[in-house]
Amino acid sequence: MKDVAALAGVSLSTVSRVVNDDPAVRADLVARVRDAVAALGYRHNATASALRRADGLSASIGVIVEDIANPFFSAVQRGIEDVARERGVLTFAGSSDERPERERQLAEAFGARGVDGLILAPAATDHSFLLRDRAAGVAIVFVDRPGRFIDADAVLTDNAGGAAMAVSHLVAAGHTRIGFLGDRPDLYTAAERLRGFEGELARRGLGVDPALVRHTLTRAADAYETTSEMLLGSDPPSALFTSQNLITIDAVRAIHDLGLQHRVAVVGFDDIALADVVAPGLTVIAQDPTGLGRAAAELLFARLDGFDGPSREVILTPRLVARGSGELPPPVPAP
Amino acid sequence: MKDVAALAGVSLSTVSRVVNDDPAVRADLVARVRDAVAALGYRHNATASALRRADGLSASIGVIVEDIANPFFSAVQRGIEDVARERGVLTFAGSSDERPERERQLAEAFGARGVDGLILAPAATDHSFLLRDRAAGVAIVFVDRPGRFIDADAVLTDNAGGAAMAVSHLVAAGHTRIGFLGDRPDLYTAAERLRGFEGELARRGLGVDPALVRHTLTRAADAYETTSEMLLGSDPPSALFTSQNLITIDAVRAIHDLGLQHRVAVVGFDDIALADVVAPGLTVIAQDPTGLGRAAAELLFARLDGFDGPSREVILTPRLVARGSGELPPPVPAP
DNA sequence: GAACGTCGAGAAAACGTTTTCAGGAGTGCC
DNA sequence: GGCACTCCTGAAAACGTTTTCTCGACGTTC
Repeated sequence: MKDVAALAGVSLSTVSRVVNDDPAVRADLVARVRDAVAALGYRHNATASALRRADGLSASIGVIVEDIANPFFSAVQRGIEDVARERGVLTFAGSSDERPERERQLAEAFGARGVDGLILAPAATDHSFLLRDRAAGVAIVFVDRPGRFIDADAVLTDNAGGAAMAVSHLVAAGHTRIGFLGDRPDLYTAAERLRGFEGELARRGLGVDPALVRHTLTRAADAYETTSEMLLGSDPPSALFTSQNLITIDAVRAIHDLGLQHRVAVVGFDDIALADVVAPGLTVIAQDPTGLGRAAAELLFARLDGFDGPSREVILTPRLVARGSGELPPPVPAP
Repeated sequence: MKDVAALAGVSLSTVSRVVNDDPAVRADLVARVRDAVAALGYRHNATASALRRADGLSASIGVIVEDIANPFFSAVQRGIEDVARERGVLTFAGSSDERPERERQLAEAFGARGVDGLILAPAATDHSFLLRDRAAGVAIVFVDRPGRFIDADAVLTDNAGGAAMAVSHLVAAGHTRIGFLGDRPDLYTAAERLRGFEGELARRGLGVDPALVRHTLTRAADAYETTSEMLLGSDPPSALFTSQNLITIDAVRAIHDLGLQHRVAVVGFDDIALADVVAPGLTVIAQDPTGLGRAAAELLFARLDGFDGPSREVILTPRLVARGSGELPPPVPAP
């Protein structure tokens, strides 16, 4: 920048003003500076700039999800990126693998990099440690799950409602014994989906058979076996509600391997590639992950733009996509 | 930091040394500083630190892929993140949407943020503009596709080899008329896969019927129609090689909608969720996207660690996963 | 024609660190 | 006891910007 100033024959201040499009600089000087910039191949140093500038904004935000490789979260990330891009804001991405200490480390590292905001799909833990970041001016928004012990903006899917839809749909097809295949029960989304599942069964006057409610501890690794086990057990369910994308994939795989795909009804939470090509087509409760990301980013930028009201919560309603597997009738009872 | 120094009764220098784990500071002072840090809730400012420090490293890298929401690229990103994490390095993520100007903008923005390295799955364009970044000390590695007009480290899958495997597999099952459904032909991977496809057909003494080679311009949007069209045309192929994950998904959907899934053989490039559940199971040439990401990150960090040799290229061999769709025989010719 | 604005540009301080340099307090050796 | 070391600490410069403040030049108004 010094070199640019020298070459253009102006002061550092003027170069800075030109670089920041300050209108209060004479046109001929602007041109001279621009030429010098081009001639020297000067690049603006955003970190030095952020260090000094009045608002201290770095034009970057951090995103922490469970696993960026999970298509659900990568779609969320994409939604965030799209909104951020419009504002020239860059996004850091990190995977917490559902480990609180890792999540905290990431938040810390992002904070040290001076991010303006943080969007996180929080692991199951106390998030009050984020209060310090917020005090430092970092905007915080939760996505997919609310934070705990901290009051902040959040964008969620109506998980319980979605699960209720699934149950309601299966009951309408005649099922009364519906199995639940859930994620780690300490996860907010998993708990909510279970709540919706049980609530809707109760509302319909159907009890919940504890033997038909299973949780996988390591997700895909367990889902296959748990499914097989449940279906091969005595008094198996006639329908299954699988409450997460990776679980659904493995459950469906197990069902097919057992040759039961036309006899056991399935509704999964989250949409999946090829869901309409399997036979029967997979009925799902589809979320809008990109929409979740977009909405979260919008809440975040509203804060950065100065909105200072109470925490806001955006709830997105999932929709049921009927493709066949959820419409299978229960077997006719033996006379 | 000033406050910490004051509270601990030491100088700024000492605080800095403690924060950076400089061993040359007396134990009792370390303790005093640590206490002060805790008491004041001091957070290290990484940007100011990067600005001043001798090596100028920001402990962050940028990743630019076509679309982070594509499971293939999100797996690449995850591989990169895993390696970067071990070194305390954070990753920026950006989607270029295959638009050169957008890719360039992202690279520019990352550069301005002072990233130490850049990993990109390059769009089809001249990448010599990255030379400036490299001159500024930014390590550059290409992944999935090589850069053009710039000599740099790259990690690639053997695309032509994979395509040849697919052809060879289909020919072994008896097919002679094999259709090719390709991505935008200006994409490196698409071109390589076509080259492998044509090369292997030639090697086997089979000609390439131009009518059976199609390229989708906007990928998924076109793939469905192009597939239907080809299969319903006169003299249709008995087998299909679909050369990318999103294309495969839509092609398979079209085949199923036409009820031809047991009559037209298919081999797709890239593995897909549920590929083993569709009937027949989808035979694919599977890449290792996470491995691509890991390898790219390793090349990058080797550079940052001072490796200064000539450009290196890592080629990963894909593997064929036979699941049924690629093993269907051609129809018996009418007598 | 003097007083007063307004406009635009430069000098210099500041942002929060790291690093160089210098020096003071110990220690060991002759 | 003096000298040369080593070890640790602090003062101050530096990193590349932005921003405040000051000031000169130029119009405008009575």
